[in-house]
Amino acid sequence: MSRHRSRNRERIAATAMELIGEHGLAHVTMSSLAERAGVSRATLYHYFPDLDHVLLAWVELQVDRFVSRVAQLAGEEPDPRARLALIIAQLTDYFASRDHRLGLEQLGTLAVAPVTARAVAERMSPLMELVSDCLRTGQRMGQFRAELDPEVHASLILGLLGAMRPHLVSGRYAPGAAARAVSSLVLDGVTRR
Amino acid sequence: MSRHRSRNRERIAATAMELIGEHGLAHVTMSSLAERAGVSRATLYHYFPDLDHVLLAWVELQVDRFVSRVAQLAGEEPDPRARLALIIAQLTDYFASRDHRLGLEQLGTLAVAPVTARAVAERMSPLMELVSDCLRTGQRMGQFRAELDPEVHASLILGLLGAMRPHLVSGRYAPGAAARAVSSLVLDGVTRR
DNA sequence: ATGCACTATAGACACTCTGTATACTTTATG
DNA sequence: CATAAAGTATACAGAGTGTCTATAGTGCAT
Repeated sequence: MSRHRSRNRERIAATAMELIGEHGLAHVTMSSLAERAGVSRATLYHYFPDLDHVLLAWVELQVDRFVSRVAQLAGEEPDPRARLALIIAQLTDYFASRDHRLGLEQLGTLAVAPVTARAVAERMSPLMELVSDCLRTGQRMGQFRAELDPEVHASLILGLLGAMRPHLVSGRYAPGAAARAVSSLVLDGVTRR
Repeated sequence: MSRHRSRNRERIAATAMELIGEHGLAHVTMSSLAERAGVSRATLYHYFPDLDHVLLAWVELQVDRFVSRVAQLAGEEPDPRARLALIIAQLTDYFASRDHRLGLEQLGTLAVAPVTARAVAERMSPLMELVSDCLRTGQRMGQFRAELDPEVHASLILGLLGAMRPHLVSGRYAPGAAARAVSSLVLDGVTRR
């Protein structure tokens, strides 16, 4: 895919989010989007087959950016305990960020359309891997309880963070405090007695 | 609202779910719904202003039913620890049930439209109350850690259960095992040291 | 039973959006 | 500069929306 093309896709997707912010999802159409993006409707259809895929492109971009940043940071932390805490802190920070509030939050609970929801879940899977890796390493090193299923526990941890999200988005809970609360709950839960 | 009317609303909402099951959300329209429900389009518009509200009605019905059953059961269990475990078990059972798989699951992550998502969250709030009541009572009785925020922890617990949902729906995890895993994590987390 | 209020219905209306196709123009680049 | 690729204007048929009007059925109290 040419640089020009992918740049245009980004710009169009961003414009779609602007429109959603202004008029709500229901009132955003391929037609209004084409007009706002300063592009003909025909051109827009060259870029995306329908509105779902526009939103999808936007979400994928955001998620990928976030996930790769976290993956890089996590790669620099060898201790599984600390790595887990770091990932948790990154997520709470992100949920409290302006980026998130204006973005993913806009799309309801990340699940505009089933397509989008599935895509987000897939894109998030490296994060899931990161967490379950922590758990596996911790188990191998004897720090964590051996009877845990790392896969299931990884999704529990991410679920816990997802549950914290509304509290962070609303600003009722500071990201640091949230990170501490979740970390302590999780680390207590996985640590070997 | 007359009995006749609310009965019809239920029937129409159920028909909408059938259609979604057969053709997917995107292909269900007010027109196709009217036809399938054996009612004129004009009549349908007398019952619901748009498709979102049809789905909304269905979801509200399901959630209300479930929540009131759990509330009743929980009311009969005085000990906060056991009550918490009971609520957790009810939810894991429900997520593994055929009802759930065919219903809420159908609508993506419960969040078809932002309207619906918000409504579900509101309808779920009695459940949230139930859980935070457990926590408060447990704190008063000295069983649970005093420094927890019952509101926040309640949503963490429900978030945890939400994270367990995909594992239950897919059948990869048995409801009993899930309930035990979540219960132990939660009870360990809240119990006073 | 007659009349009244309520509910349902058929059909038509103007409107918006979709997805696709055609033919024309601009722009990049080998 | 030739030519392929990318963009544009415009038109089209089709589907769905939301509203309205006129008509028909249904239940119920007087």
